[in-house]
Amino acid sequence: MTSMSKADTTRMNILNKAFLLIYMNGYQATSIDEIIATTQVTKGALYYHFKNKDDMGLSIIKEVMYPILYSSTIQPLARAEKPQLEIYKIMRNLLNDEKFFNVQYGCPFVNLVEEMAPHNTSFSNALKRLVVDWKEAIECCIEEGKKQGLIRDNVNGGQVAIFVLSGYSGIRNLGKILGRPCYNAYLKQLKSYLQSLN
Amino acid sequence: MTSMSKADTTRMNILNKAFLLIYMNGYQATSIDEIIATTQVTKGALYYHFKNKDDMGLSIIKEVMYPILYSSTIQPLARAEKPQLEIYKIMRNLLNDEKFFNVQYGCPFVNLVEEMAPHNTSFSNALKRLVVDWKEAIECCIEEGKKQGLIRDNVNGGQVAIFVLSGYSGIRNLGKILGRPCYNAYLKQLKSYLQSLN
DNA sequence: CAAAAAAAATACCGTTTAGTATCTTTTTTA
DNA sequence: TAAAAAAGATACTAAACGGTATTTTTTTTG
Repeated sequence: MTSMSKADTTRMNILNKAFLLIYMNGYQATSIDEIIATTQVTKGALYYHFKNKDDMGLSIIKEVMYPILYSSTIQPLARAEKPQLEIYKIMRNLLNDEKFFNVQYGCPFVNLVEEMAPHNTSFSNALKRLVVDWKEAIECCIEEGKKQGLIRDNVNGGQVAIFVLSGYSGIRNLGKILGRPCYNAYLKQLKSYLQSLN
Repeated sequence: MTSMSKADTTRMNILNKAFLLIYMNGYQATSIDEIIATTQVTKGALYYHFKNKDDMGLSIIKEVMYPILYSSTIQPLARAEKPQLEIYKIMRNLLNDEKFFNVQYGCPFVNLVEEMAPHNTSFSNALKRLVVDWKEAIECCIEEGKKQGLIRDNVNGGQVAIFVLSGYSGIRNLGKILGRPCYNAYLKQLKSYLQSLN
């Protein structure tokens, strides 16, 4: 049990609460005033811990988002025995997760890519790390499946990774309009797509 | 050749230019002041034509976005002979379109869903019409293919439509981070997925 | 052409925004 | 425990925001 200083607690409090606000309202639409109101942290304290809003946003990506993504997707992929099944299960678990995600607000990573990547290189670079790591984890998983004879040799792991990621990211978008039912339709077709790889 | 009144020209000018600005910067990040600066239309004129910013935004969805979507996706789907090929071609054309879309900024529909659907019911409803119409066009196309024996009987058209749409919407998101190359990876897997339906 | 209506121009308002300067309190360190 | 450094509180700024009230110009209509 590592003890956290009061300062670290304040910092983490800001990061976690701001993460939620940004998830629900978007980065640019979440004001500093809103963040200090919900965290009960004063503006002086916030600007002591972060030099500006973007610095805080980047810290959220690195210290809040990345760990969530890592433990829920990259880690399970690394020790997958049946690649297709594992990929399917991860997506299913992700879509059914009610702790960090919900249907209305979609996925925090996807949201941030959508909003910030086109015009903010710092955000874009930070987010790219997440995407690339996730992509490579899927790719490795597929290649491993090929070695084990579970997946056809002529399957391109990189392509599959992109296709799977695009499906996930897209169903999060579609879910905002069509609601939860479309998650199930997506998952069924994902399963049959993955099965078609063997 | 229908002649447009000066007022209609002003209105259309606002709608088209604002569409582009919103596409590139997001709806909330595009200010009224920015719109009147690029359109060379005064604030008085803008607020004569639209009662507020949201009214203008909804008009853009209905009068600019819907026609683009309709002519580039729904119309071609209605007269498709080979469903799978037509769906593939539409996606390929859409992703290669340089008139209304580009890789950096993604897809204007997807962007707007992402940003506005979660917390604005007017926008959500207007966008839902586009999504549902597109989804049903794909679904009909698949069902027609089943009748013609080009697609397996046990394929669920509605599920396929959702899966295809999620892929499109998602690759637009991924493209913002990974650039154009991922479009090609996506298209290849889309093709093999569609082929697996027969 | 003249009156009426539509369209557009101008100046402004109240609020919110990210960020800062300054001061006070708390914690750490010698 | 006293000095130094870290952390937090308070009050403020200048710019940008969506929107409005009012006036002027243009177009339509009798």
